[in-house]
Amino acid sequence: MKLSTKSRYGVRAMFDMAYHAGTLPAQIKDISRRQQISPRYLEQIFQDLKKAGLLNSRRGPQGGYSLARPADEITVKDIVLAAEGELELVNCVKGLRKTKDTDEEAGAACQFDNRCVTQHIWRDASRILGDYFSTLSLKTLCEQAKEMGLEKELDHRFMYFI
Amino acid sequence: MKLSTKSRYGVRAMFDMAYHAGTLPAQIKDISRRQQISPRYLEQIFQDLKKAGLLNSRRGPQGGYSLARPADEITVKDIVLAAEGELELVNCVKGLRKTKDTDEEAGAACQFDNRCVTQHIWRDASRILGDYFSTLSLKTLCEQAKEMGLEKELDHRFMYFI
DNA sequence: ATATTCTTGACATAACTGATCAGCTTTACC
DNA sequence: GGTAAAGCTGATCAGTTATGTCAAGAATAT
Repeated sequence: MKLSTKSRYGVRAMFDMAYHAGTLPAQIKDISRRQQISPRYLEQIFQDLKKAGLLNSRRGPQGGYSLARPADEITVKDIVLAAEGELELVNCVKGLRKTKDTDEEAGAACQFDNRCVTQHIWRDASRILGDYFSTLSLKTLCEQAKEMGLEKELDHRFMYFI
Repeated sequence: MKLSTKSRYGVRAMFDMAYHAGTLPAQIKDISRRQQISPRYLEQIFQDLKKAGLLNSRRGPQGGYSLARPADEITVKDIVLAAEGELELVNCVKGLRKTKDTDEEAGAACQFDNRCVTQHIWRDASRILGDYFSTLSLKTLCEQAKEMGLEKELDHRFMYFI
């Protein structure tokens, strides 16, 4: 029962963006350096987050990514959901994964459907976890980081004007 | 973020034992048939559960497994913990896994240790999940199953006496 | 004795994870 | 309008984990 690094990196990266937010879009290069995440891998993750509507992007010089919503309207749940695809701890609830050949949706999950006590457990546990994650917004994290005394890095793109 | 089948099967099997508990030890054969779990695989899982002190076993004819404690003193948390090895959603907390060659324990987990907001999130989430699981005992599950009207299977070893 | 049942450890396969690479498109700016 | 700086897309790949199978052994009730 592990959270994939996609979720962990995703949350770290989004937090980093919120924490260091400036007037210009944030670039993969900088985020990956600060958070020690492989830039190539981060690109993939950001594509998922963009598809989920959490990020906007701008190409070209001075381009980069920016949060699609204010920091207090993006929760950890949103990010994990986008990165993980879903929050269910178990997929005996929602149908088996489709087979490569037939492309059939493969309806009835497990044969104990609705006659299984454990099904309820996993569903409730997933919901509890989701509820907790939804109470944590990027803004919350930023406030916590400030309390912890995490220093912000200056945007090197402003250095020229000093 | 998925629970491994080991946990799911483990909980199902332990519930099955509690629900169908008789005077004789329960056998892999019967449990695997009722719960539709590969008997070979279930053996492995039961070894883990036995090592964790949740099961007793007896070899030979009329042998099998029995719960090591009363059903209301075994929680889902115990089982998941035994099957999964741990409950942490993430291992940036407790040190990286050891390398095959050096066998070193590899201390300092991630370089952001204690300077990372997200670390707190995962640790708290793991704890929340564990707390929920610890409220669910096998006895609880049996009561729920009874309410749901799940029929119990008769022990075929008693059939001769009818 | 013998059949039954657990015990142990090796082995196999498929999927997933985490990551890398190459080549493309879009865009700001001179 | 050319060029360099970004993001975009899809292929690929090695290592790990998940999910089992198999074979041989040890204990025990009868």
